Order: sequence, then C-alpha cells, then structure tokens
Amino acid sequence: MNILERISDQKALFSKSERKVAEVILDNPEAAIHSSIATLAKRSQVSEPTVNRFCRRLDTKGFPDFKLHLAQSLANGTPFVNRHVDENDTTEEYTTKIFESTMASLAQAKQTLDISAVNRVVDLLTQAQRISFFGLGASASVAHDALNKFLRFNVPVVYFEDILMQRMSCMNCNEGDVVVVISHTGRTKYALDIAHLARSNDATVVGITQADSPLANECNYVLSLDVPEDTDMYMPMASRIAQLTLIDVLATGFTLRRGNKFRENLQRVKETLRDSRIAKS
Amino acid sequence: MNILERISDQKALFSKSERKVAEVILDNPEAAIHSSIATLAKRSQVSEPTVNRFCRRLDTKGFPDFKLHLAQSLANGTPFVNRHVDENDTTEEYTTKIFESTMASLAQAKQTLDISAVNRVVDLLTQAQRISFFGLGASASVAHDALNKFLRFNVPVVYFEDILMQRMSCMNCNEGDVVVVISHTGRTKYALDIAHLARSNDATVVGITQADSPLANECNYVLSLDVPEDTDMYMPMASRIAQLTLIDVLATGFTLRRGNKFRENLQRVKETLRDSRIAKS
DNA sequence: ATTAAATGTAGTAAAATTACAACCTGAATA
DNA sequence: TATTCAGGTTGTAATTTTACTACATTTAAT
Repeated sequence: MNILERISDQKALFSKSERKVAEVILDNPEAAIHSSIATLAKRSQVSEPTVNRFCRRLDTKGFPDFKLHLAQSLANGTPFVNRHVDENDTTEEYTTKIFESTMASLAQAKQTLDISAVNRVVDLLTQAQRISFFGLGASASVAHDALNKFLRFNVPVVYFEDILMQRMSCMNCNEGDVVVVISHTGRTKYALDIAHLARSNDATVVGITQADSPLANECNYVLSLDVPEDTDMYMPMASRIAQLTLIDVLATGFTLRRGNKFRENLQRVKETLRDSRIAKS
Repeated sequence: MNILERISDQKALFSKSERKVAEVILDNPEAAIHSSIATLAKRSQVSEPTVNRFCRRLDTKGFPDFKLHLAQSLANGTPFVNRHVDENDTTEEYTTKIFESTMASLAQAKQTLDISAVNRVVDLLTQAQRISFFGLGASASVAHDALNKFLRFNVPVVYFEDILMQRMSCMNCNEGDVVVVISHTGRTKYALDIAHLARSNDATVVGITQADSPLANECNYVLSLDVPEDTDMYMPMASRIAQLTLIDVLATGFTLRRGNKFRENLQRVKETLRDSRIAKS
C-alpha cells in the first residue's frame, strides 16, 4: 500500500514529534526524498532519531529504506489511488482519477487472482469441445470480447446476448462443453439459471465472478477478481476492465498451451484481416 | 525516462566494469535497491568507486540518488519487463506480464490523451439528440460497452454489430446526431465508410482511433490513444482496454455535466436492476 | 613507448543508527 | 494537593555504516 496514504491514515497514532515529521513530509514529499535525515530533522524541528523512529513505525528498516518507499509512492503514475470522482472535478481531474483508479484496480486484481485456478481453467479450455461465454448487462460486452478472442482459435465458440438463446444453448450442452459465466456481483438471477442449466447438462461451468457469491457456488471453477469499490458513478467500470484483462490472460494461456504451430495459425487469421484495411502509405 | 530502460539502452556506452554493474542491476533490480554500494560492488566484482561512477554516468547525483531513481522505475505500474509474453512463461509469469503491460498502457494512454479534446467531445455528447456507437471486430465489444453505459442516460443511443444495420443507421442521421466510430488502427475500410456516410448526412463524427489515420481524417473530432505495441499475441489487448477506459471517462464527463439531478436518475436505473439480483444474506 | 582512459586503494567526510540519559505525562498514593 | 513512580517520548553523544574523493596503479590504444 502506498506509504503516503499510510502516513496520513496513521497520523493519529503518531506521537507529537512524529506528527511534525509527518506534516513536513506530506507537505512536500518530493523534497523529502532528496533530504538527509539531518535536514529533514531540522525542518521538522525534531532530532534525528525521532525521524528514524518515525520511519520504523511505518514498517521500514530505517530512513534510507523509508525514502525508497516514498520514492516509489511518488513514481510516475503511481499515486495509483482509488480516488472518487468529485462533482466539481475538472476534465483533467476526473480523467486522471478514472485512469488511475482503473490501474489501481488492475494491480489489486492481479494480486488477489488465484494463479493456480487460472492454470486449471486454461487446461480446461484447451481441452474443451466447445466454449460458451455468457454475460448480461455490463458483463455482456466482456463476453462479447471473449468471443472475439476465442473465435481466432480453432475451437467452436458460442456467445449470445439474448437470454433465451443463452438458455437454449445451455440446454444443448454435453460433456466436453465449457460454459464461462461472467457476472460482477455473482447475484444476477438469470446468470445463476444459466450456470445451473449448463451444469445439469454435463457442461463444466467456469464463473468469472465474486468469490463466495451464489454464482460462485454454482460453478465448477471460479475465477474471482477482488477489485476495490467502483468509482462513485452508478455503473461498473474498473471491475469490468479487470474481467477483460483476465480474458486476455486466459486467451494467452490458451495459445501458449497450444504451442508454436498453433500460433502460426493466428498469424494467418490476422493476415486475413489485412484485406479489409487500408495500407499504410 | 525509466532508468532501467536507460541502463539497458546505454549498455554499449559503458566501460567494461560499468557493464558488469549494469548486468548485476538488470539481473535483479529489486535486490539492487536494497544493497549498499559495497555489497553491490562486491556482487559486480568491481570496486566501490566504479559503482559510483556508474551512477554518475546515468546523470544521478550518486549512489543513493541512483537508488531512488531505480526504486521509482520499479514502482507499481511502471513495469520494466512488460510487453512480450514468452513462449516458456509459466502461468504466473504471463499473467503478471499481461496485467502489468495493461497498466503501463493505461499510464501511457492517459499521458498522451488530449484533455481538451475530451472536454469538447463531452460537450458534444451532452448536446446530442442521439448518440451512436459503432465498432467492428475487437472494437465491437468496446462499442457494446459504450451502449451499456450511455443507455443509462436519458439520451437515445444506437449500437449495431451488423455492418449493414450500421450503414442504414448512418443514412438516417440528421444534424444533432453524434456518431462515435471506434477503430484501433483507423484503417478498417468499413469503419471509414460509416464515418463518411454519417458525415454526409450531417451527423457529427467522433473517432476513437489513432491520430493521423485515414479514419481520423474523416472525423470531426478525434480522440487518439497512444498505446505501446500490443503484447506479442496476435490480437489487440491493451489498446482495447485503453479505449474502454476512455469510454468510462466520457460517460463520467457526461453525468458530471448533467449535474446533480441527473445523477439521481442514475441511482434509479441502478435500483431497477436490484430486482433481478439475489439479496445478500 | 607514450598517453589517455579505466580501475582500484586508502583515507575522509557524511549519514544513519544505537545506547543511554533526560524529560514529560498522568495515575496512584500519601 | 502534592509526591512519586511507571510509561512512554525525546534528545545527546558516541558508534557504525555508508558514500565519496584524491590519488596511485593498471590497462588499452596509438
């Protein structure tokens, strides 16, 4: 976690002198990383050991280590904080906030992603006779995207927007079918129905959803993405980006598992598209 | 610029001993930032002043300053080894690479995004009589997602997958119509057709595409996203995520521009969805 | 063989850390 | 109310670690 945030969070827990140090650092963190412990102590009007103790309280090894952490917090694009969009934000501000909180979500999603589950699902997909992607609402476009990716592979892929078509498709499942159900909350009734239906028809069901949700319990395999709360808007944003990135990971795993020859195939698919493009001058 | 990249770029310019230092650092940068100059010298089999000179050659003030720069390079979201997935990567490795290069792309996209263009487009959208989103192939799911977002607003929104339907829709455009055409390359013939058709029917055309591409030249407004080359796979990945994030930005801008009352409306849309969900226990 | 660049040695200066002493602060007791 | 004692907090001074500088030596290039 970002050390600057930690400093301002824990400010209440610091002692009086330590708080002085915190103020000075928060006031101008950029200057702090270029100061020695002596100058920082002087600026904070405390002794050097106090600064040192301040660093230790933040679980760093000492002053130099603290500076490293601080430098990382200040690194380009790293204020990576999930900040909420405010009503009075300028265009610049809300753009920055959205991009940064999206990045923060990806970072968190990656950390909490269960790699061995990914591995198992990739295994499953490579062995599937047919792969279906279903999602509703905001997750529909994720499923749509997955279709676009997996269509390039030599596997039958299914995707429907229409809930009735989805149901019909699930009725026709067999062993060897893999059905991927996407739902951020894991509480959408229709999505649950689909998952249940697919399972009763011997398909293997993979859920891209929240851990421990009703949908998760209905699936054979679950890939869960822990993402910080979505930004203040009333629609899913970051969570969906994380899902899409997960789709990228699955597609990549798929091609890697299939080996070299298979990738030549992909190259050909890409070349097919060339005819529909205007050549570069 | 990222100091790690600089090191590997300038490796040729270094002297023999300095190159040894470079190797050791590149081999394990994480370890380097936690080493003293002495241990790093020993590991590189050179003397301490050599390490110091190495740091100076990279325009840093000395070893501690160099470590700060290095730490920033390693900070969250500023990946170094990003980009290319390797054939022999483990699941853990390619997952990390994909997530990290996606984040890097977002960071870059954000930096190169023209905020005032965003601002103008948001203006445009808020005043539109009707908004259409069109994209083909990988960009179709982006358009699909945009539909999902803008449907929540009280504006007529149009989205078709079918190219003929897209054309027909464009034929029916009037002044006050805004058509958003999404294409990563900006060279897809169909997408150009659509843009042209829409313009000839008095619609205002916004392109989410590469700057200076044929599509960009066809549009009234262009939102371009500079994204580093896509990962080694033969399909668009990071570029599409950047586009989606841009859609988020536009949607957010839209709601902010519409003010408070409008957001209560969004709240109601969200509540409508509640009935289709299973309550939390 | 000469010169310039590269590298290392040893000493110096600076920075950070430690151990310890002085100082508050507040609770318990006279 | 004053006193004292424990707890934590802060500062001083000494110590250790770290980085840097000046200069000597080596290496390479002409």
